[in-house]
Amino acid sequence: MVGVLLPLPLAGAYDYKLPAGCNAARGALVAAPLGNRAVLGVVWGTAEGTVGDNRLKIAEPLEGAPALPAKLCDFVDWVADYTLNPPGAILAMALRSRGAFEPETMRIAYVRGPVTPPRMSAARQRALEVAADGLARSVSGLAEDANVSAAVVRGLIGADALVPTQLPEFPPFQMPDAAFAVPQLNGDQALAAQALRDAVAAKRFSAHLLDGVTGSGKTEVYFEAVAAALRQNRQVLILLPEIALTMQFLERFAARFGVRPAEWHSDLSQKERRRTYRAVMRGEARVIVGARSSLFLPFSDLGLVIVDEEHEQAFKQQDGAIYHARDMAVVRARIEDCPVVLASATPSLESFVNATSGRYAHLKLASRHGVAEMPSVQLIDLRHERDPVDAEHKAQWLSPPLRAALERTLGAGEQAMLFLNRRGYAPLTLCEACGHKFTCPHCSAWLVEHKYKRRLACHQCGYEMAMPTECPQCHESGTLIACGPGVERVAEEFAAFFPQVRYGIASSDTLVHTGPGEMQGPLKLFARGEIDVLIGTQIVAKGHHFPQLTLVGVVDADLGGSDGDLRARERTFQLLHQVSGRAGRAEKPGLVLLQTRNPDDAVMQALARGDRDGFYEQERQFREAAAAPPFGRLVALVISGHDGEAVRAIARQLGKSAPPARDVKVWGPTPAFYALLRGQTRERLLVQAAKGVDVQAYLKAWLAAVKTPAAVRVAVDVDPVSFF
DNA sequence: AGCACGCCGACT
DNA sequence: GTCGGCGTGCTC
Repeated sequence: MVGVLLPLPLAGAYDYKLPAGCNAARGALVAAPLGNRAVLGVVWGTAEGTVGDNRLKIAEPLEGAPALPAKLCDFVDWVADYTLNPPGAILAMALRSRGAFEPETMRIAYVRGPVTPPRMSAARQRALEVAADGLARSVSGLAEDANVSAAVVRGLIGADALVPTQLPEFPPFQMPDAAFAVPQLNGDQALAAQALRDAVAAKRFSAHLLDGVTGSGKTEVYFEAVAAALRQNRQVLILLPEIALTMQFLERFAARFGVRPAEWHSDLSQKERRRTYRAVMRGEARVIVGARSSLFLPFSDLGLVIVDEEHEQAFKQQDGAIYHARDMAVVRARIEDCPVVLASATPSLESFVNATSGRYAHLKLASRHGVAEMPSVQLIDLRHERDPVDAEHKAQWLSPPLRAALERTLGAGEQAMLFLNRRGYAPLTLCEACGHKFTCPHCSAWLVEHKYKRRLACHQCGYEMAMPTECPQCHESGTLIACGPGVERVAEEFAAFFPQVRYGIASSDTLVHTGPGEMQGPLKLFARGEIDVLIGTQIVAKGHHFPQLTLVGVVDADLGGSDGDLRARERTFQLLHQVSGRAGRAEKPGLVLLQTRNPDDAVMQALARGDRDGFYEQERQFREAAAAPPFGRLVALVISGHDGEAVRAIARQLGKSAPPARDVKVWGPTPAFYALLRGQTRERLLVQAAKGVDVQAYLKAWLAAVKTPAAVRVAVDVDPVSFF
């Protein structure tokens, strides 16, 4: 009898019998009968014994399938406990490749056999000459290589001049070469690289914050740690926040190590998934570059974990199991007993505190690589710089100083970028006559006008409608007005002021997704210098290097908002710092202009002074005083369902039944920011606890006492990063 | 996650 | 009178 964990959201492992005389250790894969079907399961431990022996079914060990690494099993348990998810739900993330455990199908291929047929022709001669190299080829492959017909090859097979052999289903992954193109590092880089090489050599857990301004060469530095792990013949996991950046990254990796690394993300086909999963399990794939989900791959000998752009919110998985991939990467490294490197120019406050308090090693790269200087950042106080309304241009979003700077930059033959983190034309449309606001029927959100598409769209759920010509409430026509700017509207105003200038709009609407991270349309044109101005959302903030770009204008620096959300200030700082970093990355100095109505705000001041560490220090003190993370703990409960009354009732009941405990406060319930999302009513509760409190135990006791109907979902978000 | 069971609307 | 909609609940 054993406990078998099934990749399903069940409370725990199920007990099964094993075939007579059979033993299976933790991690062994089995086919477990469940209801009237058989599911893949993993032997997890000893049986619980709570189900009568007569009801136990027999789980059949999978013939010839490798076991799941024990450390991966431990990791699954850890994540399940921490996030309060059923372990089977986490196991499902570790078994994301259907068929990876099925016997490998082989390909039939042919090699030169013992016989040389008596009847030779020129075609046969050519085919056998090609086959003489000993490589195994498919019929069509050999026919093509020898420029003969498939019939010739078949004839040779019939004559035993070619004999069949078996090839693995997939070609092997190529080995990255640590010595392929070793870079020249500057002083800071060399020191940091040596620290990381030492950490890899130690083969023990250690955590490092690789903290360097944009353009300081963080990637080159951690590539040296990758090289060290490769020399040890161990595996490396590199986590990236989103697949949109992987394409460029793969090229960069290939330039350093000679071949592309293996990738893992949601865009992989079933086949590629199976190939990569197996290669990771066998240790054949040495370096994996992937999104969040690659944390759960079955590494056989993981020697290094890297989290690039570790501050990115995209690392927080928000649906299904809610977890933070950066934090779980540190846990995985601890369980694997190997180093983890968190890299960022604008670290999360959590990592900053860990680094400055000495929990993590703090590796700083102070200067930009080569001759590039940090850009100069200046604030434009919109309270004083607003135009007397310019009748001709209706200037609303681009202030005179920003326009003047654009003129100078473009006049000098350089490029400029205008940044506004808002897609579409206008975030709100309302009726001038009756005040009707267009909102989404499924969400408590405004519909955003998209002028090119002539549609109103909900950015939460994807609902769209044709742009109406009259107000649906008062039926007046010509009374609808667009409120506020999106990138399309900024572009419209820009074009009115600079009719001769070539520009492009870059946002997720205008970049059609054709694969992981191809540079697309406007970005490509801008990089080639075929347009001079790029007007974009945060999509332009990351990763791209535009040497001719010397001016960045931030249209609304206040958009992040500094109210309510614990992390709003940090996020605003990170985003604006990152956007600013686009300017002046080559030999020409950059200028960044931030349009703001709060020039005295600490975020704006820190950006203008270039005082990053001062900002972090202030933010640290603020969080410490408020006992906010990382000095205290937060857990959010999100109660959701289609029946609003039922949702509110359960939320109230949860609020009332929260057990009183020392150092734990429970706030709410309150409607979530989007109280209605995709037709689901959402209520939130927030648990605030002191650092030493076992919040998981507290929540388990609390939630076990409240029965929730199936139609109401209670999602637990341990360490929430967003307060929507 | 499947798959069955179980109660209310449009059809041969 | 049935076929079938998907809401609810169970699977060692």
